[in-house]
Amino acid sequence: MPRPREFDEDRVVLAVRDEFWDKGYAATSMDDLLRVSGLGKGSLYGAFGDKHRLFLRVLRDYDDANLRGLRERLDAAPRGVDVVREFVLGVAGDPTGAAARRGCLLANSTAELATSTPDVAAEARRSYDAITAILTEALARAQREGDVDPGADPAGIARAVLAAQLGVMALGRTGMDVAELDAVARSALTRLLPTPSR
Amino acid sequence: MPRPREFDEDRVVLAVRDEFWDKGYAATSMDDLLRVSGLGKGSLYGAFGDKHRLFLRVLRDYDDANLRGLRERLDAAPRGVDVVREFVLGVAGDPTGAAARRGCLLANSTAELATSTPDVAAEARRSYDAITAILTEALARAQREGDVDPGADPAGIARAVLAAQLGVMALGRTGMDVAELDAVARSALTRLLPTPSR
DNA sequence: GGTGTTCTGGACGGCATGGTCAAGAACTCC
DNA sequence: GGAGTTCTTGACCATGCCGTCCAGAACACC
Repeated sequence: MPRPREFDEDRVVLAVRDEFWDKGYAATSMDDLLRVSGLGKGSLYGAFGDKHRLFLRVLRDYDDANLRGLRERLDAAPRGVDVVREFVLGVAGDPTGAAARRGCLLANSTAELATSTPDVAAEARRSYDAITAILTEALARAQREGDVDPGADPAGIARAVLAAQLGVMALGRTGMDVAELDAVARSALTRLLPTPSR
Repeated sequence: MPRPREFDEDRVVLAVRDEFWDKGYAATSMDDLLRVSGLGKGSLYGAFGDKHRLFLRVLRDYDDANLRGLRERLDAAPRGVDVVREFVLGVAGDPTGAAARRGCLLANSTAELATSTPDVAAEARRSYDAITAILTEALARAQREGDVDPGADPAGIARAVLAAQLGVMALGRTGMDVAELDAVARSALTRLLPTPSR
């Protein structure tokens, strides 16, 4: 009996996400969000609550999608080590450098907001823990597949790989040349994932 | 002949820096800055220009101080490799975790502003290039001192070390337990700086 | 077609924002 | 002590901000 919604919730979340991603949380105004979403104030507030709650919703959806993607890539990958390598190399994957300059919404948000907004820090921990778990699984598989030194600790490598990826991402955000960024990623990977001598 | 200033410029820059550091650029209001600096509007604007110019001044001073510190540590260090290790381990150096949660002003600012503010991205490139140069020098020295594989490329390791440090810092900002953060840093270092087999 | 429910769009309010400006104060040099 | 210069204080402005609210619209069910 109620009047049905005229907008698709997921579409709105994506549009709003891009705005937050490009401008940062504090620099994004509600007017910006209304513009990119195409909604009126009543609709946006009614469906998502205030700016802070909307942002958290956007962030959670973003993280969940990323985690799902990583998991799917691992399940589909012929070799576990490929997923790990792609996880780091992907940062410099866009030859135009636009993706590298944009960085990761979660990483950007954590850097901007972690001090003042515990919710965001907690979300980041949750997400990074989950990524570490998947990477650990990938590395354990890589050991069985003979691509990683079987004597190493997969969880230890996983954390180092995650740190390396975050670091490459931070460098990418400075606008560093993509070729150079790719070199940084490869340099880190070469040392973090030494091929077992066979 | 002119009336002398009643404030110390460097003290103001430091006070303002802490405010930007804790709240981020956009979330810091001019009123905040007036409060922590103790200045009136006319004085602050007269001495530093608007918010954006003041911020850039703060960021440059911060970077310069960091670079000077790194350089001095290298000049004073008994072994080149110690500087490199400390560069990464220092992120988890404060046992309370407060420093790790706070992160680095430059890294935080780059994540928040790089897209919208080319000045900040350029400053970050300048700073990271300079850090890479010092780390490269430290690693070359470490090779001569027998602490790093002489066959490796110092510049390549330096970039990977910088990425690892930035990554550990990003994780520290999430509020990750300090002991765990320290473990990540050590895990990365162990693999990036293998002791030469002698 | 009437009724109850939710959705929509925008008007509105109150406040915080960044930045300007002017009037007077503090100092040095002559 | 007068003149010239810069510094200080805070009033002031225009705008932008977030969030509330309400009158009307759109639907499902009876």
